[in-house]
Amino acid sequence: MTPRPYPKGERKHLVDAGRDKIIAAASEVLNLDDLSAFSLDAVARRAGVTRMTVYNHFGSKGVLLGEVFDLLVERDAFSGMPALFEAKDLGAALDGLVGMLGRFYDDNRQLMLKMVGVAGLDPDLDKVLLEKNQRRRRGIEAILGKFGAPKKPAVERSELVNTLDVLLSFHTFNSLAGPDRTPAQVVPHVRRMIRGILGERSAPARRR
Amino acid sequence: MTPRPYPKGERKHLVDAGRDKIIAAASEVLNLDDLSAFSLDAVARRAGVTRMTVYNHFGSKGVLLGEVFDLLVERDAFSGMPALFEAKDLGAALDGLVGMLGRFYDDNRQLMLKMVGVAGLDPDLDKVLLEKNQRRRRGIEAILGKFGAPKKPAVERSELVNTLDVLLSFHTFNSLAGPDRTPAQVVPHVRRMIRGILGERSAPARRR
DNA sequence: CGCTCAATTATACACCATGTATAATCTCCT
DNA sequence: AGGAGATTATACATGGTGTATAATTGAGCG
Repeated sequence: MTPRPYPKGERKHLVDAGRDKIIAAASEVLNLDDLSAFSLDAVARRAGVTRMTVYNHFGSKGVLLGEVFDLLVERDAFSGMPALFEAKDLGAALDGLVGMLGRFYDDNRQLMLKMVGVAGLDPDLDKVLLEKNQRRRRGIEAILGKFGAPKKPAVERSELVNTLDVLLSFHTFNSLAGPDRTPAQVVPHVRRMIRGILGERSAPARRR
Repeated sequence: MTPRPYPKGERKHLVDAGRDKIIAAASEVLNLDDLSAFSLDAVARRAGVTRMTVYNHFGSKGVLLGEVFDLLVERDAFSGMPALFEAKDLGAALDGLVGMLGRFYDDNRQLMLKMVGVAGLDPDLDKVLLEKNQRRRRGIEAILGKFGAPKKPAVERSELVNTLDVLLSFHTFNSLAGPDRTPAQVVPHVRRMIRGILGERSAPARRR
């Protein structure tokens, strides 16, 4: 290794702050309604930084988007995960998960649409997204492990996980919502779908 | 109207043939594994035509993709629709629909991914896709109308349609399949999910 | 056959985005 | 103050979309 004058000094914090500012700016630009507004130039301008700085931190558009998604998923989408383990039963825990994700998809609908879009054209980002989507799967498995499988063991465990994973994906919320509703508004619908899958017939109690 | 020397002569057929050739070429390029291989230049070259000709027929990339999707949906995805009405009951008809769509998604997986991608960034194409996806919804409604709603009327009709629509979407097949399976291979899985929603407990008979 | 006119082509151009390269400048840290 | 890393300014190559325009081809008609 070459000698480093500022191995882990205070400077690193400033640099990291710049990094975060860029990621935040990227999130904001991605969440704009204007579909064609996303470019590294727009991101750099909003971050108060040169386009070159963006390239210095991340090496490409795909990597930047990957990091944005990474941060968002970990910090926003699944931040309420620990609380779900306090739920009284499996149904309640899954209801909580649906609500969490519904809110996240709602806050980031435009961003998610563009993320999926770019991933469809950029192999690098595509791999990152696939990886990050494992996060959701692991969450489902953890909940199922904690509260036990449903009474009806007709469906195999792994298939149940697959099913829940699809029902909890962004695409489910997005297409259920369509152009006129918001993802958050279809949360009750998704909850009913999941109850249907689990074999519980009707919702037990009122739940906001 | 200005006078037209070749109002509806034989020539029009040749022109339309050229149009079709371009659409076919676009489908082929879209179905290549190489994610970044799609450009109007590549389409034109594969069609044995100049890029200008593409712009003469369609006015933009978005419009071309819209027409590609239109043709594919009408000619390939739903061509087997009439046969479904000969099914012996609702479950069988929906099984048939699942099979039809599974095969279509399988044949056009790369294309669908890129289509969704571009639509996420191009507002024009996005509108076209939304419109074309109504085709699936109408198919579901027609089948439900012909065979009657399931015995269990616990869920409302429109919500049932929404649910089936999501389960039959490309995204469902694509994410259930993941990187290792094909959309066609998850057809049985989707059929079980739908039976679960309809309230029928287990598959009635063997079905290929 | 030869003319006409639509369609296609050839060519050039403007614009914008990604990504690379390089030298100059800034600024924190020692 | 000085050194080194981070940022900037600037230029450039590449590749895609979309527009404009003149030249060329070829089917259909008299």
